Amino acid sequence: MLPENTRRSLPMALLHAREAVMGRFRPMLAAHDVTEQQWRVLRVLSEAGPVEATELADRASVLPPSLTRIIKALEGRKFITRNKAEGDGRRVVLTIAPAGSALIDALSPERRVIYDDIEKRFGHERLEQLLDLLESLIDGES
Amino acid sequence: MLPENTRRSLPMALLHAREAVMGRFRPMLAAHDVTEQQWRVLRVLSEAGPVEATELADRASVLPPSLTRIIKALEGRKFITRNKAEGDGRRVVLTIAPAGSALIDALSPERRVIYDDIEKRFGHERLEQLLDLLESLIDGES
DNA sequence: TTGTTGTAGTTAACGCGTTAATTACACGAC
DNA sequence: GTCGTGTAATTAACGCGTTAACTACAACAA
Repeated sequence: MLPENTRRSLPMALLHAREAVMGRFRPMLAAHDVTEQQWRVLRVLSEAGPVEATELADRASVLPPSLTRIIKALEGRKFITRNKAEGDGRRVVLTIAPAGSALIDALSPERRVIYDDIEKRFGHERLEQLLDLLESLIDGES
Repeated sequence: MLPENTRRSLPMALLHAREAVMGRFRPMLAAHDVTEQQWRVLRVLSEAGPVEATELADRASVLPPSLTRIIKALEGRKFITRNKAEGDGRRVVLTIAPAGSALIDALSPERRVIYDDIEKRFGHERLEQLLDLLESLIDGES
């Protein structure tokens, strides 16, 4: 059965939901001149340590061409460092730099406030339920 | 509380879920050289009749600058027509053209198959539940 | 060593998202 | 009428998503 209106269309609903949530985080990121994708890359590097580009792209949910651009931008601002892997001249290893760690630390409190507010307004139980459904949808379709 | 891993991060989960779902529709749209956003615009025009640009952008969930580009592309392919509103030289009225309607009709069966498959795999009950949660999240945050 | 195949990363081209600035027009105050 | 304000749409600038093509290197076979 086709969705009879856009509110009940799954792609639309997912789009709007994401817009609504990101609308809360965007001002914070913009204030520090970091894009959403750059922020995801920094977080992965912060949490997972030095990582090769392919794994980084995968974990940050960024496509390889985008990652190339993001690396260039973050390296230019000294947020990360980029080195060739020993033993394999094709691979590239990315590492977070002090300035990058500092940015993560600076934004974490604000992130927590926003996330807590969303959880409070939406309800802890329902948030867990939503995350479960999304996880299941992702696993089922991918 | 901050999400401890990206799978339980709401923005990430919404992103992945949307990617997973759109991955099913994308080949269909690509085969007809229509982008996802162009398709949304066409659907709105098909369902709602002649509409002014602002309302169209709103209903198709497209920002005004994007709509300008989309209109240009769709008009170039004779999928829609673009006219100034009578009585107000600023407003623009968009109307679907025969070629546009034909595309909608041509793709609808395939859309239905894909949507049904998703619903079958994910479960009707859970899909409704997911849509309810998303709708609530959207209303709560926007 | 040379050639083939495969993989990691980059580049290119095009479209959309986002924000800000700008143009064109409407409307009311004066 | 003209000026100022507000609104609709467009344009501009930059970054990312997407696909395809390309480069550089590795691995292996002959």
